[in-house]
Amino acid sequence: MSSIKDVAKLAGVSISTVSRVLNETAHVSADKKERVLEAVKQLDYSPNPAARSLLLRKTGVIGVVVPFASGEFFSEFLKGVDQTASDLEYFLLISISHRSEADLRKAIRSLEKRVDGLIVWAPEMKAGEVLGLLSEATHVLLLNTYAEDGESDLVDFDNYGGMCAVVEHLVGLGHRDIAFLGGPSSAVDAKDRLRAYRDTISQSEIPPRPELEFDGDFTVEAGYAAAARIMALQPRPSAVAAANDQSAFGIIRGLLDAGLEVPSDISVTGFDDVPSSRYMYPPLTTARVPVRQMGELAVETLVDRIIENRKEPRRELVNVELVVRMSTGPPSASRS
Amino acid sequence: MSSIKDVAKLAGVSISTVSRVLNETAHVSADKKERVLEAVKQLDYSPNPAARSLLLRKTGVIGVVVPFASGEFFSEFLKGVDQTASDLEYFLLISISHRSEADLRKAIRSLEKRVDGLIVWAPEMKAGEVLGLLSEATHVLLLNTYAEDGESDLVDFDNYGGMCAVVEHLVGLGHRDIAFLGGPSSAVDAKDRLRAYRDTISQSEIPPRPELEFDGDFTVEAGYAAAARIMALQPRPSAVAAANDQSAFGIIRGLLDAGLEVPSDISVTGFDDVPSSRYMYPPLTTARVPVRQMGELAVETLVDRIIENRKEPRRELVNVELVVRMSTGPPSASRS
DNA sequence: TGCTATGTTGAAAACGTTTTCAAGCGCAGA
DNA sequence: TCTGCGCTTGAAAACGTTTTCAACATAGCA
Repeated sequence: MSSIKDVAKLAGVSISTVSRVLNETAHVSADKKERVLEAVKQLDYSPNPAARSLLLRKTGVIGVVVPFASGEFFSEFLKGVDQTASDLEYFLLISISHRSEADLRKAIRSLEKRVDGLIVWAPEMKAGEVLGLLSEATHVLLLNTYAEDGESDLVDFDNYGGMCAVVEHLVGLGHRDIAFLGGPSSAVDAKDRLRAYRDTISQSEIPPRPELEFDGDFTVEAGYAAAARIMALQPRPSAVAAANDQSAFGIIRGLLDAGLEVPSDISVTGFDDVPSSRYMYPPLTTARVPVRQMGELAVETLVDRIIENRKEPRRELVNVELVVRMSTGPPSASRS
Repeated sequence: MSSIKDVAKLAGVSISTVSRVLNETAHVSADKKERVLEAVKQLDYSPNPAARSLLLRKTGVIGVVVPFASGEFFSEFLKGVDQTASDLEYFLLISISHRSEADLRKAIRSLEKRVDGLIVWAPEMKAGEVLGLLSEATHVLLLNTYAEDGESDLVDFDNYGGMCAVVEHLVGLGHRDIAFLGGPSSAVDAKDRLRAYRDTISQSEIPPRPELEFDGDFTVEAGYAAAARIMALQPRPSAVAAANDQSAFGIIRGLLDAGLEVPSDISVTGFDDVPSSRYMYPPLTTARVPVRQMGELAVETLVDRIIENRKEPRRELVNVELVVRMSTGPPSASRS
């Protein structure tokens, strides 16, 4: 590995001059400049990032902490993040799987020293908790987190509104017995979606049936398991709203395996609109979360904060849009 | 941000002593040790990684370069990588999306200086090309790459064998007109799968029909588009083998939309066995690539090379296993 | 000619660590 | 009492950069 000294020696100049040429930080005479460039090429030299960040107090790296979320959803987000980060010349230090909350905290803390800024998606933690782990000076952007207003930079999407739209769609089709499969009750997004379900039901003047609410964890398996219990209900619901697409896939699979048809026997909805939702059988009615765009927005906002050294927190709210496909329809005539 | 000097001052010792306490690199007297530990806690001190890597010439980071692969497949891989890396106390510097080959090369090169080792999954590049970009001294592990024997550490899976098993399964069911939807022709894995298809067909003494081969790019969209062209063939194939699950999903969707049934009208197979394949309608017959395990294996092998400073290249080959589900069946009676 | 302004250059400091080296100290053995 | 050894400790060097500072040369101007 060649260092700036080697370049300087080969070019017959001081290391200051080499640095000046490479960073274009001051004018150097034409011949020396050329000699330096030639030496750089010959030695295939590039500056040592560690030395650089030690001195400049910046690393050119953004840390990303994401939950152990479902495959497609999470990878779409990362694509958005990666795309934008590489456009803005940042590297990505990523931490994905956290077996425990302690593990997650440790990951956040140990990332801090290595990055210029941190994107944290931790739906089970409050903003204050995350910020409490970190130095005042660290630039942080929180995603989809329970936060007081103005606590931190935020990118959020409208879990509540999205789920309201979904349930209203079902109600509008004539459904009255609508089951709900939730996500992990500790996560904000899951909580908001559940709240939206309950509010919409009660606003529609449908008598609440608490036994229609099921606990899940955003996985296909949970959906599959829930399907059996949903079919056993009396009277059987004519629709199920799942807290995300993954668990909706599981529900549909369970229903089909039991010989029921979707949507003619039971309508099913998801949440997220992951890419494969429109290729499912039947194509899934769901709420579209522009997760890739959120990744882009997150990086842009964070980098703006880093570069401008902005102090005032910024909050970005992205819309969630109902997408009606084939997995929902009116309740079957036989039931009404 | 507090430095080791602050700790030393607060504890009333030299920085050498602080370092010794923290790294347990030499014995220090009980009282000083305690004072140091107390000061560390009080200042919430942790060493600056940049300074450390500058001196020690190691970063504690592993670089990962992955192609713009389909959502689930790629995220499963990353989960395996992340899990193992965090167990082994490494961070992950990840580079995902590369718009061009030049972009990819740049990513590989710029990652090099920042990591202790590099995991590169670049199915469109030969091993030699990747290695040519990097210094001799860089530790590299290549995935699923076209490589001469002994060129580098390698984790590979059996594309050829897997696809042979899939096509043999179709032949065994009685299919004779089997279409094939390929991946990007520049990728090794796609090439191997195509070769397997051709070899198996010819070994089965089925007259080759080149018009049954379609170009794809591993996306659902390509699958959907191919479905239309496949249905237009005369005589219509009774089965389609897709180069991966994603494009199989697209094909199935296209067939269903056109009113055909799978598998009674046409059998469809995939490759990869991504998690949602078993929840598809119908559940997909495919070849299981243990991609998560590959991620684990890649990190383990690379870290072994880093720590042991191993020179001899190691090659790990993981098996690909046929998984028969509901998307395949015998050709319909009406056709035979 | 002498002075100043301008432009180009190198020496040296600094960033925060780890580690080598030498020194100080106490204690055991002679 | 003296020698030598082992243990603990701090000073200083080193890692590879960027940047400040001062020095020098050259040219312009009076």
